[in-house]
Amino acid sequence: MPELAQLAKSKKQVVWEFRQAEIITAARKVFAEKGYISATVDEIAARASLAKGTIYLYFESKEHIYNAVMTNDLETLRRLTLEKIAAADTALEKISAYINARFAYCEERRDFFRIMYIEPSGSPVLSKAKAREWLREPVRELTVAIEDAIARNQMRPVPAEILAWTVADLTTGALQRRLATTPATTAREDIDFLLHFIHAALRPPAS
Amino acid sequence: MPELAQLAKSKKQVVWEFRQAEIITAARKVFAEKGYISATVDEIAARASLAKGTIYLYFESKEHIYNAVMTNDLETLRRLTLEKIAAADTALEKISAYINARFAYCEERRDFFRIMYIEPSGSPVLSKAKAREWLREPVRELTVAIEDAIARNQMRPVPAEILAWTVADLTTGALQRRLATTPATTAREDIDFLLHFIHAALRPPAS
DNA sequence: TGCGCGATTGACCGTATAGTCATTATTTTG
DNA sequence: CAAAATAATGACTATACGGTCAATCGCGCA
Repeated sequence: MPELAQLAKSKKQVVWEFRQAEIITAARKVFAEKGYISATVDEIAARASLAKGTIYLYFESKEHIYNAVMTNDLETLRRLTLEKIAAADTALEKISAYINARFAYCEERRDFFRIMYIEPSGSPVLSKAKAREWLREPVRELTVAIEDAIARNQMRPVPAEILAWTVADLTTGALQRRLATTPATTAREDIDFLLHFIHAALRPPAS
Repeated sequence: MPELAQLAKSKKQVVWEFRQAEIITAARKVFAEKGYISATVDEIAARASLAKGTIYLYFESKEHIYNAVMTNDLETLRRLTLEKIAAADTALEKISAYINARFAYCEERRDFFRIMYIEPSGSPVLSKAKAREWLREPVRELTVAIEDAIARNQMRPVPAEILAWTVADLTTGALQRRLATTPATTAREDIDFLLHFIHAALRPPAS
């Protein structure tokens, strides 16, 4: 009965992936609180209500756990950002889409953003560099849209790539501030301020 | 002979402070490369061409060394920034002063900026939070200047404090990018872009 | 119920590193 | 120049943590 064998195997697979997800969820919290190096596998195990040995049945090493956590969220964030950018029409709308996508995912995944913004880039795990890598594609999309808008005279001429990175900086800065302190403003207010600021900077000169 | 005693004592003091400075310089490099936790006292000692035991004659603990390194540079950076801001007249000039001061000190103290932008904020040392603390005063100065400019109708009305923090974010973002990658642009170009961008965003509407 | 086997456990090992201190080197002093 | 005082050293200790594995558990099945 290949079907049954298949079924049995897939059930086992499901259980296995569920355990992995449990561990990833626990690890994300611990990494967010302590950073990669200070986080201990013992604490991750305790959070997941498992013995340390069990952790090593599902992941080869602490570094593999960390990579699983980060890859998971970085990929989702990248995908969501690109989707929202693609769905927008004009360059300004794409910029808005970028900012909104990042704020939305930050709201949903506070722990992940804590790791991104707080984690040392020193050995053995290069999180800052990795995060920048995953930013490249969305920023590239913004750059292209900006170049296009300038070519069509819809925006005053600016260095497109620097502007795109600047949009990313503004977003990162606002989110970091919201994570590091108790924000005095709502996310909506922060987003609106950024968008007004960017719009004002890019509107054609009074001439 | 109290003078001679005084002199002798002060000479000893000088030697002592010189040793401390040597250790701080070595430690800054190691912390910048490895981050607080991965940096070892042995490596700091080796860089300073001292035995580990000697380090502990001048500092109580690894954390005390770290605090000395950070306090040193954070205070200098704060002072330089405040001086340049105070020397400028208008709000826009003060913003320019802020950005130029940060870029200049980053140029001069690459290692320190590496620590600031790369260090985990996790226990036991809260560098991100501490760095934000030292930013508060310069940002406060910018906020006041901006509020003033708005009151005098020299600038279109914007939320002053958010704008001030945004200027800080733009600066931090640009510097982080310069530290993390091999910059394709000169510091001058980056500064000019930021200033043009900010000026454009703040000029009165075409109306 | 009792058996077999995979899943789980946590005591244990090796290693790395912050911090100590008896010993050694250097400088000061009489 | 010798003795005393001071500075520097690095082997050593205690501890913490990543990773292992023999012992144990408990689920599914007959």
